[in-house]
Amino acid sequence: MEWDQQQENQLQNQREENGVMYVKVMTDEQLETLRKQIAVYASICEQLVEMHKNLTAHQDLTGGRLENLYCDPLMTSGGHKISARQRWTPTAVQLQILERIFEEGSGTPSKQKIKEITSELSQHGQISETNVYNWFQNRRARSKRKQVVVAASSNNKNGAESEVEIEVESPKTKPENLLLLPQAQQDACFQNPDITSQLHFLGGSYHIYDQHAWQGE
Amino acid sequence: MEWDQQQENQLQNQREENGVMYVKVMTDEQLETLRKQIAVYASICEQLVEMHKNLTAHQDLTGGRLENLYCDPLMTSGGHKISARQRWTPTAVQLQILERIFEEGSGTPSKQKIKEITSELSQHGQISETNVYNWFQNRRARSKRKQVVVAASSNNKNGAESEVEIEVESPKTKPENLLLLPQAQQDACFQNPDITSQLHFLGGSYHIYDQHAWQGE
DNA sequence: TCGGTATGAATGAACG
DNA sequence: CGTTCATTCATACCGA
Repeated sequence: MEWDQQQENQLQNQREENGVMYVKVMTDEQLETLRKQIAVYASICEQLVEMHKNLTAHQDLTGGRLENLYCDPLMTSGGHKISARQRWTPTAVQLQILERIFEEGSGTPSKQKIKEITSELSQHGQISETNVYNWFQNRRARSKRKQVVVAASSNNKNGAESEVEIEVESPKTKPENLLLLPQAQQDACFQNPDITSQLHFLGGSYHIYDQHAWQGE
Repeated sequence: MEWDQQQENQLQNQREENGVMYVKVMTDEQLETLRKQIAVYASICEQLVEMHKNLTAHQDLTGGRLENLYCDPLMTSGGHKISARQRWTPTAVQLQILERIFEEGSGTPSKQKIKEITSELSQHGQISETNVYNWFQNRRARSKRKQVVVAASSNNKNGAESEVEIEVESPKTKPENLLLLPQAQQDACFQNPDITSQLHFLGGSYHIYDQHAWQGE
């Protein structure tokens, strides 16, 4: 990593006075804190990678039951009618696209827009305009009352001592499922610079996350 | 980030000599460097999370669903363990109350009511409005769908704490492993960009049920 | 420990 | 649009 390039213009914080050079400084402890934070991030990355691996592997191995795309009408043994699913299930790619469109743009896509979107999505799987329409309707309705209760908000009760106990445990802790947090929470993770909050989920004392999209009132 | 709070007790690294205070320090540039490192990590994490999301989504389409956490350190009285789990589990008392309300107030849970109920139930264990909402949703849906496929065999077991009136619910879902198709295709889907062709043969035949009353334009 | 069942949660579709 | 229904996924829990 190379940010050294920018170091130069950081020296503006120095100040000389009476022959003594003053600099805004950081003590070792603070430094240590930072290091820990970095360590935490490193840890997070590590675990995320691990997670990623597992997921990938999982898909390959037990990718088992995925019947997503409308399966073939051909029924094999049994003679039962397995038939296609009734409900459309967006594929990963489609979801990504939809999500993106949803975020960037305007709230309600026009009919025309829907056609375009549908058209694009159809490149990634079976889909109909109705599906798209419904998706947006639902997405909107549900996101409206969706709120994530991010826990682990800072709790600087004891003044100076911000116990940053990073117990960066090695993945020995039975990582099979840990930190598979809802993305909402994940997002929060990165919007919140306070790493201590992340320590929580790393340490296992994750907090609740709640709500989805119902309650209006 | 705020380490300012820690400044106070960090000064142990100070040292006075000849009337001049020396401190082991870190200049802003160094600090900045560290910050950048953290930022980089944050960025990496972010990307990893993104990746994870995608993967999760993939799994979604393949049948998987994501998971969320929900933990509760307390939650006793149901005779269950205290392990922090992912899914809310109503306690016996909560169930009684819910069941009672379901029978009488039946029909429409109304948001306001849910809040009240939640409030009441929260005195008997961890719970959220969403839980209540879901419970009613499920309760209604399931009591409705009474497909009696199984002759309810003698089901008269009286446990120790038989305070709960178990309804005559026996929707034997009979997990017929329907739609278990080779997922090899699935995998290929994501490794192979041009699945389209396959999709065609897969989904081209039947069109999902469509139609609706939305089209305006 | 493993397999099946009960049920909380997620979400596409539909209704008023 | 907001709310509700229906279906499905995932997991807690139970019995052998």
